[in-house]
Amino acid sequence: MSEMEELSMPEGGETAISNGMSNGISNGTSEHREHKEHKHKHKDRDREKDRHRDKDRHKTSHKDKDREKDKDRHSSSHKSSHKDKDRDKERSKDKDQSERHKDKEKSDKDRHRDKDKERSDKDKHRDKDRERSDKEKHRDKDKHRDKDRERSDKEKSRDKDKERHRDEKKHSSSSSGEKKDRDKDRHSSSTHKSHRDKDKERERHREKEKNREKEREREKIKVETEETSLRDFYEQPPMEDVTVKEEPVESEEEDKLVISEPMKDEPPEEDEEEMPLSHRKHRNEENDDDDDKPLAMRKKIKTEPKEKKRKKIKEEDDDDDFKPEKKKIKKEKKEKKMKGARMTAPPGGAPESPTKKTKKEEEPVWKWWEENKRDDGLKWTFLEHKGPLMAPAYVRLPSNVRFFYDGKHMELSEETEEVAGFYARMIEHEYTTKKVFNSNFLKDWRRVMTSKEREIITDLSKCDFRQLHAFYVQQNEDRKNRTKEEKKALKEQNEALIAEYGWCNIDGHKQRIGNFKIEPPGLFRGRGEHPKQGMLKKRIMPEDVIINCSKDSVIPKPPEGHRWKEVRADPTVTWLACWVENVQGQTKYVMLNAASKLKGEKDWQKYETARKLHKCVDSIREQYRLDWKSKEMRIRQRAVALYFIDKLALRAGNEKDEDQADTVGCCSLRVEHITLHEQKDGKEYVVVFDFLGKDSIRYYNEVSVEKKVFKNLQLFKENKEEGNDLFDRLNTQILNKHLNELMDGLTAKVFRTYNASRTLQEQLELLTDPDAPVSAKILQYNRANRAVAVLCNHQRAAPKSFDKSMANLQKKINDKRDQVEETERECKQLKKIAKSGGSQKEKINYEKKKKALERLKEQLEKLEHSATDKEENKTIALGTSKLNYLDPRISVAWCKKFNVPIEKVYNKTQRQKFQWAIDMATAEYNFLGEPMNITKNSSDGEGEDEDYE
DNA sequence: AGATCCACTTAGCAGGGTCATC
DNA sequence: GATGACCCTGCTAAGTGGATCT
Repeated sequence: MSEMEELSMPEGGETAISNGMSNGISNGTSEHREHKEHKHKHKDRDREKDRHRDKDRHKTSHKDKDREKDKDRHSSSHKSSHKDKDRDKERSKDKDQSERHKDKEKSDKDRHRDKDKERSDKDKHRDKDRERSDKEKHRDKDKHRDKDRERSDKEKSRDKDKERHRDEKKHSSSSSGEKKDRDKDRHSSSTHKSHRDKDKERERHREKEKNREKEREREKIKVETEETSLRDFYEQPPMEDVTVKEEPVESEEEDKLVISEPMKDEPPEEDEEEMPLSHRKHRNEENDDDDDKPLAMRKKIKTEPKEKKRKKIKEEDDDDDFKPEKKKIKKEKKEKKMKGARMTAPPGGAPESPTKKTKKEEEPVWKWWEENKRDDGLKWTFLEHKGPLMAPAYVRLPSNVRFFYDGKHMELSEETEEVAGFYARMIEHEYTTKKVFNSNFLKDWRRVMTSKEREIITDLSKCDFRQLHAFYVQQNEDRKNRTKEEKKALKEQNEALIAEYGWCNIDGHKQRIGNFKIEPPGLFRGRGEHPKQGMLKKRIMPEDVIINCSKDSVIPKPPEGHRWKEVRADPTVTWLACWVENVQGQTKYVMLNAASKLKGEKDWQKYETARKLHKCVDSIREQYRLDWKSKEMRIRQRAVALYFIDKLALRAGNEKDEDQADTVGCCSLRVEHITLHEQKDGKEYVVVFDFLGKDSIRYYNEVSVEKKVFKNLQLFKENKEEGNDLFDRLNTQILNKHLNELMDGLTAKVFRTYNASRTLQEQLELLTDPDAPVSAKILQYNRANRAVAVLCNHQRAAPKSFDKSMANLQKKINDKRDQVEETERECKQLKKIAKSGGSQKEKINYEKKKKALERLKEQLEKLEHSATDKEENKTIALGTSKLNYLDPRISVAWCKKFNVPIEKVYNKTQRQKFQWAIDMATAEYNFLGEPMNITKNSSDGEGEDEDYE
């Protein structure tokens, strides 16, 4: 058997997981030769990032406790999933409900989204620090350790400063205490970053602003139409200017560190690699020169932070509607042959505009999956739509709704009032109590004010938004209380809008657009401790919007008196319109919805790629295991990271800019995100992961790993301190490049898809009882789904009314139990009577009671089940995996095989999205079977089957 | 080669709609 | 029919990863 097989043994000795991977791999055999000695490696890429980060991180703390709790939270579930077993098991076991609740709360906070960060804009840096005081505590130990390590003077001092700042911060912020603030704290410390950093940030910021300004100028010239003032708020110079200091240049000279730590226990097996540099002679090979040195220690300066800001889309002018696509529009073959369209399609000729057709009238299903996929890289030949629907214009408040400043009524100009309204609506949210949120808001709000207003309004705490708030609350109430007729009218209006703007004609087929509405203005609310929370998202005008459609289509008309920023015909992309959002400078797109061919085909392709991975996953695993022993640090880092991605389904972990929340993925893990325990809770070589991932969702997991991995991790952490990258010689480009060499089309995220789908299939095989009733099968399905959600760490906040509804359910259970007991007693008595020569009638009574008792018991069982299910699902979100990671053909096949109606598994929207799978998968479909080549013919080999819909 | 841009996928949440229960 | 729990959908933020620029 291959090593892999051994691999698949769950850590901790639990039963093997079927998929050999997922979570628990344990020791492997091969570990023997580990590299024993280590030494320090100080290399590091010095990313500025680190620097920033360092600052923030912090402190020590009670992490453990938190973790424990979190653990619980994570775990909850899964009894069923064997895969995740380790993880799950541990978790689930402990948790008693109350624990869970606690955790939950905590975690909720942790996740937090609420976080306001308390730092000024400028400090975009990651707030990392802030964080969870609890955790940090634990970390102290590590920290100290790290600190002790030697580093170059410079670095040291720099770091120290940071630390100091951090600590200060922490103290200050933590004092406030509340758990809730935990997150905040985390982030908040950034304020204390070193001046240097701040300066840099400022500088950067300033430049960005400048660039933006320029662009805006340019744009302005182009666009003549008048815009609302909101629109130009951006053009105004920032009110509060930040002074910018010169950025000190750090020296790059090598800080050489001579580290001579004692070698670690294990006898050197692999040569010098692990030997302290100072002991080594020298090597010439590639990385060798300080292969083991954290890169950060080698160079330390990274170029100035990138001025990321995306420059806006090319500017040009244009007046004519179409601009030449910059991208090579490869042959725009206009063969608008309304191809394929087996069923639908407007009959030949020029496609008609979507609006002409009415909404949902039974569109025949376009079975695009039965057609050949085009391979020219173009996404369409003909594309026609009505353009996006702009946000409704602002309507002024009635005169009796007044704003007060410092106790005095103040008339606000339209724009000022509008923005005040954004804030007023949120006034009850916790985040309006956050410093960062408020300061960002005030700054942006002042930018839209008239100079007079700006003179007066300088302090948010003197602003009284209560009347505005009450007005919006009332408006909501009114909306809820609308009569049936009003509701109906509104619904119709809405449908009319969808009919007009919600569809497009693509190559002769009418397809739904996913998001045809332009995002309305409002206050930006990032997730986690986002440095930009509270900033004003400006109103998007037609002059900001680029339209993409075919030249020969009916070009969408901009609203009266306006014009589009540009109209282009780029068939290499799928978007119909786009604009650049002002807060983060990102491009937003209008695209087709999930049930469209364009999205569906891509989705299908994604699963085929994952299936292709199955064919070579064993050899890839074998390879990365060998690579754990490589002489080159970069190879070992790559191998360990890949192992995590494979085993734990971690995300790739691209680098992030400083002005985003501080979250990480695999490649961007930092030393403080993992702690190593040779022994923990009876398990060996335990790695504890604790970090904020996408959307600032906490990832906490204790995993027993193979010894070689463990030893490698010790080396990777050596001579680094908080803030340094764990994998300092790795990033997602390097990793993906490597993966692509192993298999065409392979990237880090394919592993997530692969392991998720495989887990589902295996869990279904394991959990499905063919003889159980449909309701029980659904539960089994949900459990399999849940195993995946746990694997992927898909969490959600507990429903607001969770406790209440749980309590209700519990009461029902108790009542039922009482009933059962009561009935049992009665039953016993009747039995006695019946047995001791009771009459016929008494015998019948007994039989009846007996039946009633059985029924009650069943009901009780069902209730208990649903309570369990509910509890397990408290903080687990099943939808994300179902929609994005699970090959729908697995579910479809399962439904077909066990006669479960597909509606029980997929709701209407989901059925539309997965129509291709529902149509093509048979009961025999096997995710781990032979992948299909979808550019050829879709249903090759998979056979068809009864249709569900 | 690294930075940045660009397109597109993945993500959780809010709030309204719908369904179940009384 | 009222009420409340839950589901669904829309919204939009936040990831990934290839392409392009410098």
